[in-house]
Amino acid sequence: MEEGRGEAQRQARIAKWQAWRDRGQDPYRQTRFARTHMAGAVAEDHPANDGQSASVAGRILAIRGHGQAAFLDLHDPSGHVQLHVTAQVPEALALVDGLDLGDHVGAEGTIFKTRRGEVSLAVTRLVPLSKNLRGLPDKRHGLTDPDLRYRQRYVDLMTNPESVRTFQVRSAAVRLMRAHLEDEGFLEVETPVLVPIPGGGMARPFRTHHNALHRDLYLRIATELYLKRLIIGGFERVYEIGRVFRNEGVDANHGAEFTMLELYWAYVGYEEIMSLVERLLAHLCQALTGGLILEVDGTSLDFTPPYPRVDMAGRFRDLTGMDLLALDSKERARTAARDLGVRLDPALTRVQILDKLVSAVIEKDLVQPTFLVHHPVDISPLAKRRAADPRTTERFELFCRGTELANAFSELNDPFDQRERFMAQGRERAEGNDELPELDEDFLLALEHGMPPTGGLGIGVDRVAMLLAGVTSIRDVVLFPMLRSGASAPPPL
RNA sequence: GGGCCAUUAGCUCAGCUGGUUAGAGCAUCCGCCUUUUAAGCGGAGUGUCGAAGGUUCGAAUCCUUCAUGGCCCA
Repeated sequence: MEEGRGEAQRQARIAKWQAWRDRGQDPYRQTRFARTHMAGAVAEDHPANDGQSASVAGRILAIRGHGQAAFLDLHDPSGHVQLHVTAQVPEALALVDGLDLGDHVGAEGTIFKTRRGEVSLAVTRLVPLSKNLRGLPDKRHGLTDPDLRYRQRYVDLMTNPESVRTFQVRSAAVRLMRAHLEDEGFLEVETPVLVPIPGGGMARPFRTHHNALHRDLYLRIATELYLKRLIIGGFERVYEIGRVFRNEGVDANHGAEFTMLELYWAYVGYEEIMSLVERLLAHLCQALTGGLILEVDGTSLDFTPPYPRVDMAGRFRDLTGMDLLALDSKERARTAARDLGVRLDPALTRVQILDKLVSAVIEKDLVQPTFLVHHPVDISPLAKRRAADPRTTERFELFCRGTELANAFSELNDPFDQRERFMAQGRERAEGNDELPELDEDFLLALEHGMPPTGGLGIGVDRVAMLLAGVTSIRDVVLFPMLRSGASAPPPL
């Protein structure tokens, strides 16, 4: 017999299960339990239901033995109800002997109120429905070790109501996004996850291989180029909520896979998309919190539209006295970075340096929801140029708490300019930026069939969920976040 | 990638500058208790002190490397 790892406790519980089984009460042979009430409903309907019978099913999270009686707390998704088992039902009381925290039971009984005022069920029949051989975390503190919470999320969920609530909020947010976009006439579509060229963004992709086709494929880093093909095909308003994959480091704001909402809307530009983002976020806040102010980590974030617009080059000039658009060589960009005290990896290309500068100088201080607009064309290969200054684009990113929530632009539909931009990316790749995709001839072929003027948008669903749930790590809104090495609790035997 | 911190019982944690037998609460095990609810009372410690090396008469404690996680920086 193994020692440690709670093995003594496990063996004791196995023995209790065997005792149940020997008496013909094997929980694992039960296939169903007919319940008439959710646990939370029993007390809600009191006193109208006093004296009536009820059947409930759920997990036992507390046992208070009392000699020839016992009180059990039975939890289900609606809440909990107290069970009172007495010697008047000896079969049930006998079962309580073998009952442990974390077991599932079904119970039938009569609704009554105890001396201390808790609406409870006087049990007339008790049926074990499963055994917890591993025990539960501390009943006061729950599971707090972050590592264990992620690796054994089921334990986190069964003992930490806050965690349950977070995932309910996330689910509701996604549902509300769908409903809102539906209301605005958008069609939900699905595009390929396995793609020959991972375009639509700047990120290193995951690579995989299709055996039958003898061909390398990538996991998508964005849905952009396929959704635009649908606009070309005649769908005027499309969106996709889907997982995208980026082969880079993980921290509190980044996961290797995350959920992105992308949408494309024909015959509108980035201004209309900006309004749509304001409508969508305000709707989510209102529906989920009843207001437009979100409290995250002690900061009040005001999502009342309109959100301020900040011109990227203008703000850069205000903060540094430098002209962002004049940094037209790697040397100039590098010099600017040195003057601003921004440390750089020497291998970075000019485009990557510009990105770092903007991030360090402007983005980190955008706490309240703010649209950063008019990005330089060099860092916006898929966005349309502004008539007022062709070095900049009709683009915006929404920032909040210093991180990007959304990215949108008037989509480039000029196949000649698009080809030029892809060629520029090719030169950039040659300089060592391995976050750029290869030239996508197939997409250019589609563009040459004519794409109407179109506004496009990408929103990080995980980050929106973080704000709405009031949490500060992306791992808190991902049920099973990626962790380093796999093993959780190696089972003995 | 760099820095700092953490890792001790199933869970939450204490264990000061190295000292002999590693502790507490909850959980678990044994006994008592028929309206309790952080139920209570009496008894039992269930452990590879994250891993591997090293220093030392002696290491949970000091050193090195590694693993996992957290926070900050890049």
